[in-house]
Amino acid sequence: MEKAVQATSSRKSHARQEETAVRERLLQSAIDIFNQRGYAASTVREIVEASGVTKPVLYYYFGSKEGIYTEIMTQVLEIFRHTLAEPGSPGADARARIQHLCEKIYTMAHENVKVVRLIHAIFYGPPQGAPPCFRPETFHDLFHEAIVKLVREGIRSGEFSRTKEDIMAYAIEGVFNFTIDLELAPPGRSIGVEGLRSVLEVLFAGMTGLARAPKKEKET
Amino acid sequence: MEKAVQATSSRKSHARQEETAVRERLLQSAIDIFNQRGYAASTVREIVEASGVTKPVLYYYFGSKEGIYTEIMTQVLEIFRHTLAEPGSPGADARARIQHLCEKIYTMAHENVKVVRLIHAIFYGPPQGAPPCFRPETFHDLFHEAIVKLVREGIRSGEFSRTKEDIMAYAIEGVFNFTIDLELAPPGRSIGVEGLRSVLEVLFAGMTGLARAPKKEKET
DNA sequence: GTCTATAGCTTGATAGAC
DNA sequence: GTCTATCAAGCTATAGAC
Repeated sequence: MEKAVQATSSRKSHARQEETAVRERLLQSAIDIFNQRGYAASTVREIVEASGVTKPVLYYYFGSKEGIYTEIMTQVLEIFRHTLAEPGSPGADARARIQHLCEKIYTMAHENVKVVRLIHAIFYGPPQGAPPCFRPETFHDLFHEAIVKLVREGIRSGEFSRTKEDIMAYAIEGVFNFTIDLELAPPGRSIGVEGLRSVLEVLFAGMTGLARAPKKEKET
Repeated sequence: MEKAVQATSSRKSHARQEETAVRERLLQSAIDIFNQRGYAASTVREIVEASGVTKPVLYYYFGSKEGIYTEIMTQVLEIFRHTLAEPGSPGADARARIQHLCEKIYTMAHENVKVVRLIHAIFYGPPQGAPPCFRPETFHDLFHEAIVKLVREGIRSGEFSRTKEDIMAYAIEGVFNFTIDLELAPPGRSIGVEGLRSVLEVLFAGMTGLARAPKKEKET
């Protein structure tokens, strides 16, 4: 692209825009490579080549391989926090609110599979020499908190049975986590949002105090 | 230890025994290191130092870094297959048999956390440049098959509702997988066999056609 | 800001003595 | 079989020109 053309066109000049464009391209390439090879096996060389720039550019923007990795994780943790914090239709019953939260997070994960795989690998897998600075457990524990809170509300309102709230939370988290896991697994295994919804329904039918059969009007 | 003492003592001589001892030590160290660092970040140097031998010894026995890795995976897949193949109390109801199978595999996983972490990392995570030769999906798919088969039996016998069998299988797998996941996660999160049992009970209460509460008395 | 070129290591793997 | 010594290849990171 031309460099010195219309020096006063936009607010902060052309240069500033290209600068962040390069930064963004580097981040995206890094996500791709880390996703394909894992942190340890990824090389700076691969990342910069995929971005169409050279090594010093990466070091200029992020300081190190660790630096660009940490930047990715920090950004996505921010998004995750924000999504969790959104209010989830305070009128509805606990059941619906749990469904809604799970589907919301699922969608977010589905749209960012690459980063999710990275987080998953760091949380459950060996540290690979990746910088643990940003505490990957945050994702898991924040979600756990949110679910427990909703389950507790469901118990208080009499919607769920008085069985240990932990157990019910674990069941929900389990079903949810597995849906995400299938997204990360070798292709052809994903069950999608519909699958997640169905499985949660089956689970709820056992959690409600009445233990009623699935709502479908299908009498024997 | 003494080397030439009682040259004709055991069947195959002292040398043969030490040979396999070294091999075994190398395998164990490799599991440890792979577990700590992941495949890509683990170095041959670390492995041999942990075994108290030198590099050529490893190359003598396993040919390469890939070689020792493949050996580990092959061995554990054999154990897994064998465990799955064991007959699971054919008299009991599907519910009890599922419980039993899950607890059996859980125990096996619990006793081999290090290898489980490796498999998990390869299956859900980035390939890290690890040899995909042994097809890690095997573990996942074999377990899936086993569960679906049991669920199907439960439906046939009228024990489970006629809801899509896939959905119920997914729920079980989800709960089970999550229990394993928690075993791999940073410490202090495991829920143990008792946790697994409780969560499965909650799940079943929603799967049984009658939607009855967990029964304590065992029928034979 | 972005390049070329290279320093300085570490890695997986091997040769050859014993 | 196991050692010491060493290899070529690959890596991260930087210096210095522009």
